[in-house]
Amino acid sequence: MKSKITLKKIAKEFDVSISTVSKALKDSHEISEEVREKIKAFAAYYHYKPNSLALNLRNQKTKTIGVIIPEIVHHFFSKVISGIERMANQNGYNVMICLSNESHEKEVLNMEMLANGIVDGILVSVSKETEEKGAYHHFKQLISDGIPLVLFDRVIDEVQCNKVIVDDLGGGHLATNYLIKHGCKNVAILTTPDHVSVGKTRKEGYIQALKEHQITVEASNIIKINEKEDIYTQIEALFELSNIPDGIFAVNEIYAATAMQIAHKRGLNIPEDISILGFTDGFISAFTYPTLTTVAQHGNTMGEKAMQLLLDELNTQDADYKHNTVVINTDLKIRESTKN
Amino acid sequence: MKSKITLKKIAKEFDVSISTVSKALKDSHEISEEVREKIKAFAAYYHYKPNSLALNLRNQKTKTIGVIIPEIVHHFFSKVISGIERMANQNGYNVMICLSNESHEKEVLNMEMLANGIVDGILVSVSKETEEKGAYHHFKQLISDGIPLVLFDRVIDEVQCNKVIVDDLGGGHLATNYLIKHGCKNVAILTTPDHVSVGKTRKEGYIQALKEHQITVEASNIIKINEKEDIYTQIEALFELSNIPDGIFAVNEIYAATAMQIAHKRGLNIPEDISILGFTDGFISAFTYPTLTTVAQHGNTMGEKAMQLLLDELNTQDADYKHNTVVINTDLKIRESTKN
DNA sequence: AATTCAACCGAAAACGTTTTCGTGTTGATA
DNA sequence: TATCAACACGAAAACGTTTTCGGTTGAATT
Repeated sequence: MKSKITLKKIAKEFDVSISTVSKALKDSHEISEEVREKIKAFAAYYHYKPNSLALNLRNQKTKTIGVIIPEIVHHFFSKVISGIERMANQNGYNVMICLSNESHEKEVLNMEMLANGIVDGILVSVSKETEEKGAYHHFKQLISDGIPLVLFDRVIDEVQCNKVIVDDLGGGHLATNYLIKHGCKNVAILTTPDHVSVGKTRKEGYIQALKEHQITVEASNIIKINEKEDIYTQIEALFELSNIPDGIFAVNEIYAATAMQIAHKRGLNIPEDISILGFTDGFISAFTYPTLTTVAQHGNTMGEKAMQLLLDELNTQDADYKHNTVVINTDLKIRESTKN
Repeated sequence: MKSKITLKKIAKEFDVSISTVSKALKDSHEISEEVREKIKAFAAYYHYKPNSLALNLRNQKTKTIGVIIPEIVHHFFSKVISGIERMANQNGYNVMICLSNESHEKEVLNMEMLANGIVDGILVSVSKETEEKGAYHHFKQLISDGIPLVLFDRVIDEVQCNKVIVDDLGGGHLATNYLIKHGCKNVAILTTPDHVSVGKTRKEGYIQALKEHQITVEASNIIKINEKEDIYTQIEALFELSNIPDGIFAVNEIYAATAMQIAHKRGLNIPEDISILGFTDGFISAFTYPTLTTVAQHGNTMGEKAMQLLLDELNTQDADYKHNTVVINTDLKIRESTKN
């Protein structure tokens, strides 16, 4: 373990000052050609690379951005990360990823850690626990410390910063409308509890579409899944109603795929007896039987847009920079699980 | 953007030295109770947190480890990351994730970036291009710089370091053996080109199992998928053989699920006419129809083990520390796509 | 009254880099 | 021979922290 080569060591080698070495490596005209060349040769031989920590400390910036997401074993978030990464790299930034595991405490801890000089800006998708508790103090603290923040996917109205969201309302509307237009008379929804913002908004799109068609909203057709308990049995309830739905809109892929399995078990044909439509950028949809019609979310685009907003804020000189909220469009990926 | 509070600013506030402030905040007995308390109160009020960069520079370590993976939109890698992250956090380390996107150049770039002081150690799963080219110089460079390296999943024999692999040989054997034992007379394999080490090894397990049962290995039953071209048609070739297989072992989930779709299209019943078995830690398997029997890979365990090895190496005082290769066991997750 | 000793605090080095400013030497010019 | 510019390099500050080693008080002990 020969420790890394530094300016100081090179300086000692040639019996010159550290400044001379630094300048020589930067091809400064202040240094004679002779000295310059021999220093450069020596440095190259030992693979000299300036220590990033020292540079960061001096420049007061790290060219690194931090990302906090609730979980990584999740296709949508993976896609977002992928988009963030690409855009960041294109602009000379590196990405540091932290997981909150849906825990408020870990979200706060990660943020404090990132905020202490390690990153120039932070991208966050809010954990469920934070949404539930309504505890936003750490975000406001971050902003008042002058560190640019962008929220994506799961955002918070009360926090003033750049945001990127998918058009959950439009997506919910789009999905429900499609089911109705293609013959479903009794459309149910599988959604999350209301404290999960995206689920809530998609449900509102669902309700909006029903109302537009003068269909009354049945409370029994709205199932809010509690993920702490068994998903399968909660969804099964839908199939035990006196009036079994002929269309199901699920706010994510898992709920949709599970509903499919239940339909299979009960001998229902998809889409003849029941149409199923999911919401996701997912992976499963293309491989279910039949393949699943979904609302596509474009996670990559979201990641790119979020990073773009962060870059804008990092690069602005403008004293009264105005924050934006970008809405990513959704569209329908029509497959086989719905009638046409 | 009021800039962050530092020791220097606190020192100026109370007209004491920086050392005094530093000591006071660490509750040193060298500082009088009076001074100590007022400094601590002031610091707390302004949310003072020591600057990580400065600490890292001084301590010559960052308590951060770097991870380079080929892609993140991939369930197995997500799981590995998740395991790495958990183990790292438990031990006070943070994780920095970089993507090589299967490109050799990006892998090298990422490594050089991480190696310049940002991280204390690095975990890598080798990109396909690096495997293909056989260009390992960057790994050897890293090791000779004294930065601990652990390779996982896709590893390289020529590089001397800690490694974690799944038991691909055993897994391939296990899968093939299971198919044969349960009545398959004609087992085919969907695998990768040989330069992808995991695919090659799984194929060797397949061949081993066939030989143990005195079954001759048919070249036409071995399909090496070229991912640059259409997967579907390449797999379809299997169904156009004069002697269509009654068992398929696919080295990943996608190939298996695609084979299933083709079987459906051609009116074959699964598993009655043809058994299909995948290899993965995946996500799709539980939602295909029928659900897919797979060799489970335990990505989480791999991540934890890899991080554990890195920690061992970071913490050892031992001058002649010995490197290890840990093999993660696979086991069969039996679902519905195979006869029993 | 001289000595010792604790209590309290500051100076400075160290981590590795960049950059501004200063300084000494050389050779040419007035 | 004094002056001056050009050339080649070094000193030092700055980024923010920790820690070692002194140094100054005042009180207690001899």
